[in-house]
Amino acid sequence: MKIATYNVNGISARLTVLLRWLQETQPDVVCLQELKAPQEKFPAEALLEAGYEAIWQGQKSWNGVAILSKVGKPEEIRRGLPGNHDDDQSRYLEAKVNGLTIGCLYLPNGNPAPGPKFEYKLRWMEHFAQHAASLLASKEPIILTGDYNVIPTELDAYKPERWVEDALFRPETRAAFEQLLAQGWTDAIRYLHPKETIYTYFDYFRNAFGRNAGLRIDHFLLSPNLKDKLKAAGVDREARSWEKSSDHAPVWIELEDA
DNA sequence: ATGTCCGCGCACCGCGGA
Repeated sequence: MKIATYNVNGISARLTVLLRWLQETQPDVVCLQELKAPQEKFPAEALLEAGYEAIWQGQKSWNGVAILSKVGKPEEIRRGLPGNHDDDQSRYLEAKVNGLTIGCLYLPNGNPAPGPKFEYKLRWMEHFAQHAASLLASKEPIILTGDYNVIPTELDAYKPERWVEDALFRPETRAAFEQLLAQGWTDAIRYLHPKETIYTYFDYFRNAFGRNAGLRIDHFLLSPNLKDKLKAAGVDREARSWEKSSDHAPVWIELEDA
């Protein structure tokens, strides 16, 4: 079973690229982030024609997450994090797909830092960590994937010294991510590729993709019972090179069938 | 500081967000 995550940076502007990528790579399950579309503008029909049933949590202009599947419609478990009721941003969607619990997240960017946006990011990470802990306690097979907006280590940025003040790499952010991993989650990409330079995001400026000036900020966190089922993991860099591409590349893992 | 792309609206450019 192949599961992918893709920050599309606007699903309306990205539809052609998204459909091409689905057609060429055929993932079973896909988590999307940054739909930048209200609930009623989600292209459910075009995706259905491509073979994918979907659930989504839209929002006008910003954010927005979706879970697509061609192995049975995702059974929604929740939208939004528990205990985060005053959060009106569409950033978390969770569903059961093919026996797996899939959490699709778009963690706040947090810039400029310090400031209220950074505080919001750290609060969101606290709520997320609490929820992640309760999911682990269930002993179910769980995947938490999406755009974490976290550069975990120096290996994950092309010039880490340029990012030390940035909300994606500040000590508080990294510490929060480390604490999350310490609960028992496995960072799938790093587990299979411990020393490799792997980037999932390249900004649109200064030919960042052409210079391989990227960041690794889209992650797969696996519950302990899935760790030994992980067969492969990678980044579809090709899709980042296409005309009208997102600033993120799709990231994927392959799990041994349960 | 720069750069680029997306969606929005006091809309055909300028702005916030990333």
